[in-house]
Amino acid sequence: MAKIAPLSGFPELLPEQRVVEREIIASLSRTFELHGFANIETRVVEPIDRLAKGGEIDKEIYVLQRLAADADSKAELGMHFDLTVPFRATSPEHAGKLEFPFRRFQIQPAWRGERPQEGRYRQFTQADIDIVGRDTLGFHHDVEVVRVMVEALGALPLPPLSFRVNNRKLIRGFYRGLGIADVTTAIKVIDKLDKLPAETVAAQLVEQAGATPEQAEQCLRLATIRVADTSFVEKVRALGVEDEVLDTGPEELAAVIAGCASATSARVTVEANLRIARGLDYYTGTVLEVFMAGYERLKSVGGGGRYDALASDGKTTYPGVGVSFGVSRTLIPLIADGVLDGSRKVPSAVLVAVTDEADRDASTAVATALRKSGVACELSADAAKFGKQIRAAERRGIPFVWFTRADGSHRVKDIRSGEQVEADPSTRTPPAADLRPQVIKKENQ
RNA sequence: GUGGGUAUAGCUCAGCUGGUAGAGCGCCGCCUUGUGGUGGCGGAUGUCGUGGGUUCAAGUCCCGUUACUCACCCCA
Repeated sequence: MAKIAPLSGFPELLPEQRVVEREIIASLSRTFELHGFANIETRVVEPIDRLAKGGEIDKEIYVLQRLAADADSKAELGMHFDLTVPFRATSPEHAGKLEFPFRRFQIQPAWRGERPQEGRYRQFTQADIDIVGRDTLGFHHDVEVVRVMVEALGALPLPPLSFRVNNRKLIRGFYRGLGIADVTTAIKVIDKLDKLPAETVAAQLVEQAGATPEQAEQCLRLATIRVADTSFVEKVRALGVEDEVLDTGPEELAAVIAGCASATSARVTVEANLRIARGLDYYTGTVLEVFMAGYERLKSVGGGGRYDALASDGKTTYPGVGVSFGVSRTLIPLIADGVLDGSRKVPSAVLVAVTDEADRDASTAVATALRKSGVACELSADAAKFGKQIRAAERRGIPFVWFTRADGSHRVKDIRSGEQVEADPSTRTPPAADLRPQVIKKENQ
């Protein structure tokens, strides 16, 4: 794997790599906007007590403090570790000026002080969509938000992705109907099924969640259900467990699976996967994780779900549902592996050659004409031999070199094909595909 | 936070039991007379991460340190 981070956990992209990130962010933004999501950017810091919730993640919060702060003063500001928690926490703050249900997308970096690894960074960019309601939020938004992310990711040049969806009401109801003592712990234990062997998980269900061996066995049976359609409903019913919430859970999950079906493709699949639980405790209904083929080692590249009561100002609660996509987690490994790259290091589509330093103005005039028609271009840095100027263009990935001759005539050369033709700077424009840097995807890497 | 590994040219790395640094790629020049890519010939580049120790002699051995990296934990 190529090295991208000179400062561990704080990756920096080179210009052509940044092309990949920018184009992908632009594509995501377009899809989100097509669905009416407004963009916001929130402050990077929050008062620590709004971020810290007593969980594991608290230890990873970076704090922000003046260098000249008193030695005994306590830091008050922490940098956000994701985009959802601060968004939900601050929604009540702007509630008077927002229209509910409020739908927004947000693409920003977040910070976590953990040990960096492939796909895990101390600074990373996330793309989030959420819909937040006031007091109530219709369930159909669960379907909507998942579907929007399916469409958004389906439009990207990535390896195949799979959305694995579950519903907390389904598993909670099932566990409760079974009579398991500690349902919350049982969910957390089941979540480890991908890492630990089934027997170990069963043993932990008995030890930690107060389940009987028979109940643990039933939990595992539920967790192995995994289908790409709504047939899971029958499979759950066949296990013969009864509980009042166990009716709505499967219904909701079935609605999400059915609602996304027409947006799936070879590139993005959506399945009901009853072992998906998610470690975070604020999810109340829909939960999902996204995985990328060939990159299972990264764990999920996205995730989200429904949370009914994360934000509240005392009188009003703000239920929401959202999905986030790990832009850095996904792209940096793909770039490092050579699967994705930018088509060039510079925005310029044309390098205007300089014949003679005394004649640089002639080249400037050509560049000005090209820019008037929206063609990004730059002048050669010096009036070196044409061979060198062409080579300079080639190294930057600039597809065209423009030559101006003493008699005022012009020629433009496509340096990929070597083809060179007469051209007029005021009317000539490169093919659309060459106007902007593109994301190049290499297969079989 | 816990436990491993690595650190030599711009990049990827070699350097055996200590004897005053090397390859490939890249870069620069020439063949090529202002139009690159292939080919041939030639050339430049290193405080061998850093501080100390052992030794006549350290890239090589020992200790410290820093950085990077992998796994666990957790997650995007």
